[in-house]
Amino acid sequence: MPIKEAVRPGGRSARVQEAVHQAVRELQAVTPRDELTVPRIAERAGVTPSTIYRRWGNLSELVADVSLERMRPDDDPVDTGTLAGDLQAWGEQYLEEMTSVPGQRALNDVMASADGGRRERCYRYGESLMGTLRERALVRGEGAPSVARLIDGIIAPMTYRLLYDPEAATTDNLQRWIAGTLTNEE
Amino acid sequence: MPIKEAVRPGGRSARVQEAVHQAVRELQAVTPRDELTVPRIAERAGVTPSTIYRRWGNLSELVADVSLERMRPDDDPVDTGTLAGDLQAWGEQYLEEMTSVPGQRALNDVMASADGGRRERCYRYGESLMGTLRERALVRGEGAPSVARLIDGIIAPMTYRLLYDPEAATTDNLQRWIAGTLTNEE
DNA sequence: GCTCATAAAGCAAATATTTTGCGTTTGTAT
DNA sequence: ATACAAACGCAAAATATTTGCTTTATGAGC
Repeated sequence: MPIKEAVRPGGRSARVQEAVHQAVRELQAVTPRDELTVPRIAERAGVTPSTIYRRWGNLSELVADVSLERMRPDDDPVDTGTLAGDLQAWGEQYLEEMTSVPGQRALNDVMASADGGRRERCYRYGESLMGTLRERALVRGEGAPSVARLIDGIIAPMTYRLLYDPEAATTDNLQRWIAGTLTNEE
Repeated sequence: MPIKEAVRPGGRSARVQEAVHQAVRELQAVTPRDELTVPRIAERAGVTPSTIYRRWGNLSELVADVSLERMRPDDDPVDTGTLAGDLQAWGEQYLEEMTSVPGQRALNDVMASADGGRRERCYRYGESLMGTLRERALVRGEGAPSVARLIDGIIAPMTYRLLYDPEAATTDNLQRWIAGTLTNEE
């Protein structure tokens, strides 16, 4: 039971993976959720179902895999000149992406997967992003809270609202979270 | 397609629901996750599989249903005399429960369910709890942040860590979250 | 209390899915 | 070049899910 990633990159494996991912994306775009099934994906990808089962285990893991890619930050965060600005700029685009219908679905797909490694990777994205922005601030001579504080003060409420109360995942609130986190001593 | 709850309480429906829930709990305790299947649950509950499918739709929804019950706060929060104390006391027991193996599983089961209503209910639990503790504090003459601030400052990081970085879901951190939230101006 | 209407459950046949064993292809390393 | 192992394809077997129809239990109105 493999369920791993990017084995033998460049070869047939990679081609199959791409074809399958592609098929999932295409089907997601045009079919209601409960018609997204492994056999259908396999057919569209020109692959046999057993390949998918052996490689991903089940539908949840597969769509989680696809959705995780969608969530990977592609370009690095803009530099606005201040830490508060950088956080706001990044946060706004992230919120926009994640409150959209496909964004919410991606979030849910990842949460639905059994493999905890996927969530840990989301965590690492956020952690390293906060690290980057913090470094920038320090270089500029600004003070900056620890990465842990940034995560707890900004990423956590953002994520929490996205998952449990999307109505409140707004840029206004983002501003409050940032302000509250940065004005706190140390 | 019903998938609703507590129809005709007290009747046969209720008995079946209880039998099925019970069967899920029992099987969860003794079988690896991938052997928890609808037909097996049905057999144990003395019910036919189609009943489960018609009522819950699929396995995920059923186990989410069972897990949500497990997460319902049963007794109301102890009164320690201060808001900080109340928050710490409640938080500690909640963290303990949710970092346990069955607690983590319950959390994941709920996150895995498609029905958003379930998550909203979790949110409401937290919201009403914070409301209660805040009222208490105000009655005592203590100042207290708004419910939204309490949620963003305490519940959000707690939940975020439980989901994404359980190592950091500790009582030490809880204390920091509480302190940070309460010392912040208004 | 009795009857009726209805919602939910049982049953079993029809479908759909997932799993598995085995042979073949394909990429990698020697 | 050849050998090796990982991944895939195929098809049969095993499971799980859906569906149409029947039966049973419950609550409402009489």
